[in-house]
Amino acid sequence: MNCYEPTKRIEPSYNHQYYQFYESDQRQQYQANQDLNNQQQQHQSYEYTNTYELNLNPNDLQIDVESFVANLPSLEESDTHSNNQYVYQTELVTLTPDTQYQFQYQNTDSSIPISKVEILNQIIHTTTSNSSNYSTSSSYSSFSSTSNSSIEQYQDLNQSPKKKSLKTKIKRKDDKICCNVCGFKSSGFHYGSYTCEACKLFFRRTEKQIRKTGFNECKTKNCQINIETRANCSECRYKKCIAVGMGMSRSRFGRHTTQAGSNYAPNISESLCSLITNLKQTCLKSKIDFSILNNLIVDFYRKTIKLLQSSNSIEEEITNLEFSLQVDSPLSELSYLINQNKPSLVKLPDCVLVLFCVLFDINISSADKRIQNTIIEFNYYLQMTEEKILKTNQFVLILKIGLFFKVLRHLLTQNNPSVLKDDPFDKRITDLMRSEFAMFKFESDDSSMTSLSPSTSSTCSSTNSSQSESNGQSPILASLFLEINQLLYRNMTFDEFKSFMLDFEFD
Amino acid sequence: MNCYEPTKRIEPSYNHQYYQFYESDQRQQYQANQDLNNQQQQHQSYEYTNTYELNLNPNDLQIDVESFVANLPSLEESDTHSNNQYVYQTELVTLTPDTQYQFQYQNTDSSIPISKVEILNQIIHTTTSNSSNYSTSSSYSSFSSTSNSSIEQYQDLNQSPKKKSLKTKIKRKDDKICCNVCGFKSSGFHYGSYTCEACKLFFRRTEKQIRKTGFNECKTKNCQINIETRANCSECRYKKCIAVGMGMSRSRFGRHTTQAGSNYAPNISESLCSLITNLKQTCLKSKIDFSILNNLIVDFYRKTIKLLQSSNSIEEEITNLEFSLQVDSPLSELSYLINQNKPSLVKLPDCVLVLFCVLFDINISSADKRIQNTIIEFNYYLQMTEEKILKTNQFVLILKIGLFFKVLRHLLTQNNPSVLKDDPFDKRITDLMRSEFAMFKFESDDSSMTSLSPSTSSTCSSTNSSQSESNGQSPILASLFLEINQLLYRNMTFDEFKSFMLDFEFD
DNA sequence: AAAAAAGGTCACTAGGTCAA
DNA sequence: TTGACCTAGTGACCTTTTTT
Ligand SMILES: [Zn+2]
Ligand SMILES: [Zn+2]
Ligand SMILES: [Zn+2]
Ligand SMILES: [Zn+2]
Repeated sequence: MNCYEPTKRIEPSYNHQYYQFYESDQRQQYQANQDLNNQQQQHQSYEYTNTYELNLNPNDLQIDVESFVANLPSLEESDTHSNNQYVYQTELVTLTPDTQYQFQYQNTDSSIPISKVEILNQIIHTTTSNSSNYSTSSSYSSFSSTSNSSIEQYQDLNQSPKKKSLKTKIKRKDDKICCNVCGFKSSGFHYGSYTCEACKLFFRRTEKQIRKTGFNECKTKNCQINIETRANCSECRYKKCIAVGMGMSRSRFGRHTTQAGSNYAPNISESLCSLITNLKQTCLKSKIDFSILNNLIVDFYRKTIKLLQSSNSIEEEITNLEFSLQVDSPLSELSYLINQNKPSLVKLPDCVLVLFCVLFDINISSADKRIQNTIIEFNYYLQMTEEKILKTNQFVLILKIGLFFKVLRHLLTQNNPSVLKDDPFDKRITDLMRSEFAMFKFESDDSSMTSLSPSTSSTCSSTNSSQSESNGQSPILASLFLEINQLLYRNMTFDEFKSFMLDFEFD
Repeated sequence: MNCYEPTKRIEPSYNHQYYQFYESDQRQQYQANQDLNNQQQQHQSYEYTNTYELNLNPNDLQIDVESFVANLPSLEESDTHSNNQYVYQTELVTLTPDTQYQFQYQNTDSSIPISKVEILNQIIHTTTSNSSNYSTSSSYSSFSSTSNSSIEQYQDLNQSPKKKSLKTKIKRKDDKICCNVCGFKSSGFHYGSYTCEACKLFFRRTEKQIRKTGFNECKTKNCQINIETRANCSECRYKKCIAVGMGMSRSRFGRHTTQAGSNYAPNISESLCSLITNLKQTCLKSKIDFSILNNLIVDFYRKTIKLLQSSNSIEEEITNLEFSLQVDSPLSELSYLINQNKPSLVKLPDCVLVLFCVLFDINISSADKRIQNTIIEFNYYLQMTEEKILKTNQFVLILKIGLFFKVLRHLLTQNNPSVLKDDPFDKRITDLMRSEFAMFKFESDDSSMTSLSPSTSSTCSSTNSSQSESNGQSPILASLFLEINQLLYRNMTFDEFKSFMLDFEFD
């Protein structure tokens, strides 16, 4: 029994869509839930969306989730006792680490728009395009109690990738991607995010109109945006559009049959989702409450925003933001040099933005109101600023975000390093970082990111041996990473690291 | 045709204006019927509407009703005698099994607003938009006695979906939808129901005003709301607005050319009507008077309302509301776990609400005054409450409502199980329940809902063999149902069950 | 050529206005 | 206060453009 199954808790909503003839006036249900959380509101929107699709196969999503789960490492934890299994399976949603936060949202009027559903959308999309012949899944009629066996069935079906175009059409018909803004059925990828037709057109109109008129002021600035309330407040709807990554210049054209062929940002939601899941899982294995890290992460990213908005010089920022690295460390030197020569502007990597959003949506307790404002603030800044580019100091900060994750991972697992054995988290973090900072040519793959600290433990050694492409890298960043590594990857306990992070005065 | 009321309507001779081609003393009859029931007043409103539309084809409504009736299961009852057939054509609304209760309304001063007319409005709207070329229905001038043939004709016409825009305009021209509140010509779908301009604005104003002032008290609480009296009592008018499903968040935007593309509630009135019809029909076949169940159902739902309004803890509610299940049964345990971890709010399923409404509107004898108040109370609660979300105990109750229906069905048919052969009621209830509680993965279709109690009788085994799609389901709910099943589906007679239900102290 | 997204169209409604 | 009428949005469906 895989513990990641909770992720499919989103999907209860999907199943509603197949029962259009037997469901009744769903609007009343809508109006009954004013302060619905995002998760639940997605739940509702699915009912709306799919009620008129008769030939939907409810197994589709399940299989998607199954494949998603199959990609995750299996847990040896004993959550599925024979007598506990009963409760566990019904309470998949609440008992697993990933979904327990969703319920915490429910008492808040959270306006965070990027939700688990968005990630699932990505995952569904990816999985669907990868293997599109599962829609006729009559072989799944008998649902095996153990998810492993069903995974095997699924992978068996994957072995025959023929009749792809036909099935793709079918897949398009009963598409389960929902709008990231309002939760209604998505009609495709519009202006940088999966949205419905209504939100697509709304964004286009508002983008044109906003140039001259601006918003009609919203008082609360915190409106819930779902299919029912989307027409009420245009400001909050627009801000949510921004928050989910929409932008007039973020369009994607042409056909995108494969993930590799896409000319747009790569679909990294899956890896990000499992990345976060793995982090939590590691916390569980290490007997560390993940919620302890909440304030830490939130503060970290809030300072990121302040840095993004600040107009100080590089030196000031470096002085303020180095993790107590000495000022003439390679990192500051690098930044100084880059800054002196040219502007050295770096575009904000999409995946960093997504990472940011996903983090705040999934990991942080919704009771913390700051998160909601933070993510909107962050996205909004990036969209509204004139030069939507990161300066060097900002880039350095992004760099440190990745490092932060690695350090976090390291510290969490240093008590029992065995959990890192073949753990995909480190590999994924590394790949992510490498893709983000590929413009900096590393000396070699192994010397820079992956085997960061040869002097310390060997936890990261076995992670990314599969990736073999090599891009020439400058030795300066390699030694830079080495130095940061030696500083941060030292044998700090978690409390040490925590105080190390908190004691530092960012502002 | 202008949907707006002519400004000259102010003068007292309003009705004369439309009835001038008909009996001139209809207005006196109108005034003589102060306590006219809703059905008749809607009935009249049709006459209102059509009188000043000279180019109306009277067959339009008949065809709509025909298709609606034809979708209902045929009754072997002798409601359509040959000499009655004439009346049948003109009184389609009232003579069908669904509408036979509407006559019972006529002697009461019922203020229940959700009526057949509303459902018919939906159907008319749907049918009109789906196939917009029947308005020139010269082929329907000869009204076929068998409804099936006319349906075939109707569906034949559907095969040619061209000239859509032209026909749509024509449809718009002679629009027959009337206001669900006052009965005047509707100007569109406003705030969740087809209303006229006056009632639309009244609802908006009252919704704003009610926040600070509240109602101006009505003494009788039972005012008739029609085009003449709608301005008299604001409280009763507002309550009728609520009852017909209006709400500030139930707006529908955009164009709605086809039902398939609409983002609004699908037209499921038909299936619901037939569902209820089937229930009654089963009662007839089982030689059981359906009116026996009235008090049972009413009490059951009245307790639902009380539960919705209560703010007790989960444990209290569970203790109070389990159908004498032991406290540590899987159901209560489930609820307890859900409640302990997080708020775990569950939305009220729409179909349950609508099922509730339709039940009370159609099935229950109108002589029972409680029903009218109950449905208004229910709708009103859902509109007025601050947190319009269901908690876990409420969700559990909804679950049990579905079980209640199944149990009801079971008990009704256990005397002669042959009536369940290919009966659509069980299938529909099952699908309804499955769609509602799809987040709980059942082990398989057959083990969970349909063949609930393998240990008991085999009445439900043959119901949904036609449905072959399978969704993976968790064994917990299957066994949960099994347990409830074993408790409720034991060999109880109907009287036993009745006393079992009534003896239990809900409050 | 096919697929996917941008852009256009027009039916449709919420909210405002003003006369009565 | 009521209600006919108007206008600014809104969105489902369609066409055009851009990509593979
Ligand atoms: Zn949307
Ligand atoms: Zn707002
Ligand atoms: Zn009206
Ligand atoms: Zn009154």
